[in-house]
Amino acid sequence: MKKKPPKNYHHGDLRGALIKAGREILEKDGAAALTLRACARKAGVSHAAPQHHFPTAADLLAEIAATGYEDFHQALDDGAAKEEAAAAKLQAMGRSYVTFAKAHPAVYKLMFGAETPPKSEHLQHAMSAAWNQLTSAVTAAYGPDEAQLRAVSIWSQVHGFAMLAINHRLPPTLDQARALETMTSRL
Amino acid sequence: MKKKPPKNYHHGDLRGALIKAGREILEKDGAAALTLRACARKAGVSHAAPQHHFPTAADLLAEIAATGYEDFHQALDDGAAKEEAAAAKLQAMGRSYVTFAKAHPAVYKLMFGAETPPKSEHLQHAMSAAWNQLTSAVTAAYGPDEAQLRAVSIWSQVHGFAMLAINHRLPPTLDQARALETMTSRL
DNA sequence: ACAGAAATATTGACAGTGTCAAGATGGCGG
DNA sequence: CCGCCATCTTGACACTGTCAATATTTCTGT
Repeated sequence: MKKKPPKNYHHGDLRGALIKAGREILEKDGAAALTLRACARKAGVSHAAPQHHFPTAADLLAEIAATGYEDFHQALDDGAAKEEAAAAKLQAMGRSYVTFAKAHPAVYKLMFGAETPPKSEHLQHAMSAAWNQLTSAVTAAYGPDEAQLRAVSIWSQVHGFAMLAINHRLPPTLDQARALETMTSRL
Repeated sequence: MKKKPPKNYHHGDLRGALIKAGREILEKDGAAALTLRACARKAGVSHAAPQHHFPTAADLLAEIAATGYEDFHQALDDGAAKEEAAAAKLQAMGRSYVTFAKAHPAVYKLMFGAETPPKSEHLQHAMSAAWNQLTSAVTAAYGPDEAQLRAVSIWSQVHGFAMLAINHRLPPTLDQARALETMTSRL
């Protein structure tokens, strides 16, 4: 009725609607509210309808995480685009990284934390895309030698900081903005 | 029957037994199997018995996480004790940190990841103890100025690496041992 | 064009979960 | 010795994910 892009029968695009619904639930009410039946309700279908699009609940979670990676990738690109020099681009990516994680904590945790071993093709692709993005930035800033090691080191530090901040594991007395600034300035 | 240390009525020490059971379930079968009723079964009581010791399931999780912090603290101490110089102690702590996380991934994720905002007194204390442990090591190695910032930076890096490794978010081609070695050598 | 096949959705059921409300059971202090 | 209160059990409720059977819609071959 509305449109006929790929292949949709009864609902129109239930698969996409479920992912979108899940994403919204996750952003608004947190991971605890992200349930298969809640997604189905929000999409206006019965509780077993998702079965045909996602064999198990984890498959839907993986797909939601994949969309998170896409937004994440975009956020990092946008951050880097504001700078000219390669080193400055890398630092801007670090700032955007933490900003994204703090703005979308539930999505970020799902992307990196949950039981989402790369089952989904889509997820795996999105993950390696983000990884290549960082490695490219490191190579541009510091040259190709030991780029992987350097990228792992940087990612670990920024990821760790974001995780600790999100989960309230940083000391309350810490000035997080200043800490992030000094950390990124030494990337 | 067995012993009468603090205060126990029917069971003997149900509170402690539940924590212990939960810890064992977590280590053996993972976070998905860690359920209130499973702990009760393992402790040999009915499904609603935990209610009187832990108002909600999250409270039991918090207490299990707290025991994790204690073991964690001990592991870091043991690692540092093998070295003499302050800088070497700090690096050894980093290695022990990742070793612990890889050896007890479910417990580690519960400690740092889960929905465990410092509700429990016990948990909060265990967390700040671990934190002080690191800050002390940093101060011993590099002096007191900017110790907090330096400690945050180090913790972020090691924590991030451990998390990425545990959740299989590191590139498969990476030599994790070598990466950890180079990272710790530059702490 | 039209019947059969395939894809999609609904309904109902099952086992499992956390939590609550009542009752049973036991130890402790008066 | 008795009552009281902390502790446990039993039973129920509203959820959850998953499955099987059924219904409905779309697609496809002839």
